[in-house]
Amino acid sequence: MKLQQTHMKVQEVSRDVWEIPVSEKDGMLVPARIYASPKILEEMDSGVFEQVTNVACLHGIQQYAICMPDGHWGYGFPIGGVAAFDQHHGIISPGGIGFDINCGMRLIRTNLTYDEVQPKMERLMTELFHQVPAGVGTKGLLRLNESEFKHLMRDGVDWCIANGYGWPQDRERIEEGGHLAGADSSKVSEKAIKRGIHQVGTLGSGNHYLEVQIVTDERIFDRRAAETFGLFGENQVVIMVHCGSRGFGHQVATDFLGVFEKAMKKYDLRVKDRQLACAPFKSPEGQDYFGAMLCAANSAFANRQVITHRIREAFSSIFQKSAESLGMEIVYDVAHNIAKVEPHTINGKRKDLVVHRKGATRAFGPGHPDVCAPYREIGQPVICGGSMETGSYLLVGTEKAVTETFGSTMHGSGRTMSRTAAKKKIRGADLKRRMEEKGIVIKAVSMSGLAEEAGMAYKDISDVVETVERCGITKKVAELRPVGNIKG
DNA sequence: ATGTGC
Repeated sequence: MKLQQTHMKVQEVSRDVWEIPVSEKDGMLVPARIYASPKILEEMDSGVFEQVTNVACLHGIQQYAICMPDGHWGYGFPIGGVAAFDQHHGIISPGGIGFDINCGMRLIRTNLTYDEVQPKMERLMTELFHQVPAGVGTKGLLRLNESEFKHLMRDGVDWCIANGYGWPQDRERIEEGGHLAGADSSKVSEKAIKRGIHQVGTLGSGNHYLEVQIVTDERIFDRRAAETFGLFGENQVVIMVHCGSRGFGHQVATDFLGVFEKAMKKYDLRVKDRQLACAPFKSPEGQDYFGAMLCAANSAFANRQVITHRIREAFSSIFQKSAESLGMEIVYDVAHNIAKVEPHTINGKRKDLVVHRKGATRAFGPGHPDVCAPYREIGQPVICGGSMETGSYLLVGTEKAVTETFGSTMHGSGRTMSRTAAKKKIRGADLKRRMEEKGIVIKAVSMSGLAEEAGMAYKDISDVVETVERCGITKKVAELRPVGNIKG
């Protein structure tokens, strides 16, 4: 089979789970594991195999270096990567988190059905396009001074709620309550503050988007879970947001890649690739980055919260009803570019690990104490964004994910075509027309930016979702079909 | 991903 020829070292350990065994010659400390159907594995860039092997060589790594089926080549670590390190003897690495710190997904429900929304779709999308600024370098509508921005990065969603950008009950349906403890604004550079201070409430560019979607009855796979998450089907309208910490998180990552390059000499840390720059987690440099990274993570939660507030205002103005009466509750909000200290069981022993998820989502199962009370019996919702042309999925975490993948799963569909290749092949205006023929209203800042995000530049999200379901690390709840998209 | 690129 061609598969074994291209990736000689890859062995199937169970259905759709592949392992690159420890090779001392390569300096691997643990095996690498790739979750993929044979088809997805075949089509994965070879860079992924090399990168996940490099990650398996990093100090203090536990059990396996993991790559999810939506994995592709990234900065140092693959996007779709999960790696957990011993907090006392292991490292933290910005490359394992990503430049867009706490890039994540949020899903908001409504009581509206598509019949009610469709006639007003054009006006609604125009209103959303004004309320939620998109594009590179765009400023938000919110004016903050430095002291307010520092409070925002320390308190995340709590700052937003205290300042009128959200409802008290929003907190519970956001990972970590939208407020990570330990954020230390004194570790954030002036440059990062300057870049981030006027970007709260903005979408950004690239694959970041705001999408109006519908939930149909036939695409609900787990009715009990869907109802617990507030989804009833019947062409119900929901809103999905994909964005992160904008220029602020990018600058924090850039600043500390520089700091870590020096720290690696100081601590005599050697890595396979310069992009794997890291520092011992408990070192002053590691802790400074962690404190600054948490500021960026809180700012991303706050960004999605302010965007939620604007979405509620837009719907309220178009439908002439309060957001409360439209039932615009948050379904959930997940981070998919972050590192967190979490307790996990390794060889029967409970210990705190620094879990890096880069293009991977936390997926705790039913009964887990860190799943919010209203969803605890069901498990944590996992929000996976597809490409604009296909659908997105709402999944739920499992006990098997907790024991096998440090409570993690996929995050989206994953690119198969580079941005430049996509731009050569697809014209943005053609794509817009094609999507509008399918009944999807598009508001885009840039046509070339739109072309980069064409469905054909991505893996089929259904293949990826089916893979994680067969592996047992998540279960399908519902598929969400796009009817309107805003992008930078 | 990103005040898009040394």
